[in-house]
Amino acid sequence: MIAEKLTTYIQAALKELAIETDEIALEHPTLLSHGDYSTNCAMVYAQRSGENPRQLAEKIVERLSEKKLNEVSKIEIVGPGFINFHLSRDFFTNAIEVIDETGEAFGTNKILNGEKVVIEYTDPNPFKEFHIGHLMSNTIGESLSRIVAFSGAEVRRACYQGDVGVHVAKTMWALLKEGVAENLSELTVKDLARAYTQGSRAYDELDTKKEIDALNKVLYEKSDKKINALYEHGRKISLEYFEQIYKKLGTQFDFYFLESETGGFGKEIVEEFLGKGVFEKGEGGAIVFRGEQYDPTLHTRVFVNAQGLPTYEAKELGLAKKKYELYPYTKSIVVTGNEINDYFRVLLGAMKLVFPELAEKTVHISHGMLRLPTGKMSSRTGDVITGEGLLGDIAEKVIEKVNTDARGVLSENIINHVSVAALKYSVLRQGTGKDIIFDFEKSLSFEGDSGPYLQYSYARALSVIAKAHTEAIDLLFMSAPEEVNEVERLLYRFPEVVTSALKEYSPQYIATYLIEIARAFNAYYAEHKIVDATDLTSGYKVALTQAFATVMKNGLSLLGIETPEKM
RNA sequence: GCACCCGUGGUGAAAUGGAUAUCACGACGGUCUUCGGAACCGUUAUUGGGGGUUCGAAUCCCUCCGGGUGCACCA
Repeated sequence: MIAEKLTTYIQAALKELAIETDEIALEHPTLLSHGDYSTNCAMVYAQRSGENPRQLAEKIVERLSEKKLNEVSKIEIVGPGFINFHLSRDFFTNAIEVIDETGEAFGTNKILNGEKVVIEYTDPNPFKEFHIGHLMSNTIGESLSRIVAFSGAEVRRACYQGDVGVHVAKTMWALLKEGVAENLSELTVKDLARAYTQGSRAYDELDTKKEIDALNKVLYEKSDKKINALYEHGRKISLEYFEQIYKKLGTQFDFYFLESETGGFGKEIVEEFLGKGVFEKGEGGAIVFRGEQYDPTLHTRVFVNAQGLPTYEAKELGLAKKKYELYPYTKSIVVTGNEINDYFRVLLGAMKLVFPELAEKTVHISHGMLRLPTGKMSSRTGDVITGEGLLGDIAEKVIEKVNTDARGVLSENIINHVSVAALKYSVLRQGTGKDIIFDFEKSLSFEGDSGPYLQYSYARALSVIAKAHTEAIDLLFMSAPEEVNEVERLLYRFPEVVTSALKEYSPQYIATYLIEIARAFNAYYAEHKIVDATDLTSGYKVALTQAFATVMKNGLSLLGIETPEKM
């Protein structure tokens, strides 16, 4: 790789100047006009020797110039003592050729070869809405799954669905009150959501709260046949409904974990470690973990409540073990909203004592919340935007856009791909942990910094390539023009971008990068005629377009965004 | 109160301790007899306050101000 080559090149020059080198920082300057790579080594080493940094830089450049690299066309000293490298025509031509030859494997790496990674995300609850928070989790988890797989790991996607607990009892309570148990076939997921809101309100009243808690116990014990039938049916339609959404979003899970199947297991583990320096009895007979004894920023949390039911923490502990039994992972990633950050830290604290080898392998990635300009969503009050509703609204906007452009009818499939792209991009373009203030009009633009813009750029490139075909212009690497353009200067960096996205679990790096290359390509397109039989460099320009399309497709795929050929 | 996170143009974001802080939206003005106008070009305005570390700070440390989340039996 060019970066390593440049590093040894610089190290050799420093060695000649008798400078001890440990590490050399090589980076891309912020502005492309400053060159392709830059090093601050003159400034760093000048400081140690008390030399003037610019003078030292000059000495270094003198040495560098003595043994030129083919890949470097120009070296210059700028500002306080940066040494900037401009790469050569040969380097870029070669890079484009490599991209075209590597195709869909371009950008892959072997960093995680041999690793087995399980990623848990989305985690909606049956009997409740699939809301936009779940869309966020799904978007981020799916993208991380793909980035990890692209880096050579074996990946399993897992979804954990909370099919027991008070939330279920709330919904069931309202359903039973309405008497729907008589005609199950008419029950819809909308009824469930409405019932949940109703049940939540009722839970605020003391006497109805008692009823719901009692029902929860009945549900847990499965002691009433009629109630069981309603429960089974409600769970079934919920899960089927979720499955439709996963399909729309492009996720296919390998493992499903149901809370009803892991909760008891978690409780057993907690009881096993009770009184062994991990868990202890707290107020009212609950089993607690006193996190603050191990880390002052942790706090005490209940793992098994006074009624003997496992809480979230115990279930998650059981889940970690269950996952491992099913699939002996080397890394387990759990994607959740950041409101449970503190619980998770306590959970990991307990896990370190119970399953130290699993705790070490567990990574928690949390996303921010989608907030409405009007405030926080809550399915308790019924003030929610559902995933389905949002996707539907976006699709309407896409259709409207197509109609006003008089571009004819797009297939439902493409409309879905574009809608999902708009949504996913708006989630992935920013730091994973940050909240998104979700203003429908602003957040879902199809122009500029948007998913559809990326898809559009890709489709445009493909249509250029198709035209080159009909005019019998083949890819030709020999014919590159002297001048190097911005598209070339960005495309070869894709593998580096993937690597940093992986290391920091930040799909955002890829999103930002794709916008950059799309912008560069569109500007290039506006300025140059690519397919032109009278132009000798046309074959190269087509090759460049092909390379752009390849990187865009690979990059979008890592974001979980489809690349329609026409839109 | 304690813990964790955050504060960047009018708005939403970006920036492994580096150069003139980068984009998009908005607003205003331009480009098209062309391979896809969901495009391109130009103008516009910004690091919450105060200290410190550093050759160099949006980034690290301290402090103040402002916001979010969580703080025992919900997830």
